[in-house]
Amino acid sequence: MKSRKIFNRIAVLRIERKMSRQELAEKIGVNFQTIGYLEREEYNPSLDLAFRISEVFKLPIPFIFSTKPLKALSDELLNKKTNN
Amino acid sequence: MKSRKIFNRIAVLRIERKMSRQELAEKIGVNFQTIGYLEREEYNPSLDLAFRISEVFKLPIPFIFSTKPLKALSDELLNKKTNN
DNA sequence: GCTTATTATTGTATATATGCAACATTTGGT
DNA sequence: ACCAAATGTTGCATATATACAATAATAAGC
Repeated sequence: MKSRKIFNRIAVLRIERKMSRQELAEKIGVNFQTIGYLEREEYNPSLDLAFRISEVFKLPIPFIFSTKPLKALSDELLNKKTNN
Repeated sequence: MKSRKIFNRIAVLRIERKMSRQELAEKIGVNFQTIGYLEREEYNPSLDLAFRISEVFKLPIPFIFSTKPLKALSDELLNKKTNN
């Protein structure tokens, strides 16, 4: 099926929460190198893994993952509220 | 990582929209037998495939897929609005 | 009941995600 | 500049998703 590349915000979210890949990996139950692959978008997570990440961050899947490149959170925020 | 089983509403949604597996498969770009495997929950879709299904049905991923068994749509509906 | 479309089953092949180890590179703190 | 922690890279092994074909079983229309 030639799978499309899926973009994600894992790195930003992890850093915002001050976690190392090691820690995140433990919470999720994968090898810490797997987090690396995901953050670099070298491959897509399985749906189950996506759900686990969504659970750890307590954020919906479509907020973390997207088929189109994700805008920086900082930008999104400032564009949403015109009152800056 | 011993992947958890993911439940889904593909069959119901497909039938509501009066599509055969063949048709759905074409819209999504997979083999029609793959739809069968997914509906029977014999394996989980990739994240990309989940996104495609979400796009075809125009419904968010968490509505279609869940780590916990999904209640029947009919039940959900009637429980939500106590005014029946 | 017959015919046809739809779905299930079995088996095999390929692509991709994940694990794991060993070493290189980068980054942060002092 | 040094040391330690974090991340990147390469390579190989395994599990799982997807494709495809051929046949069986089931359902739907007439």
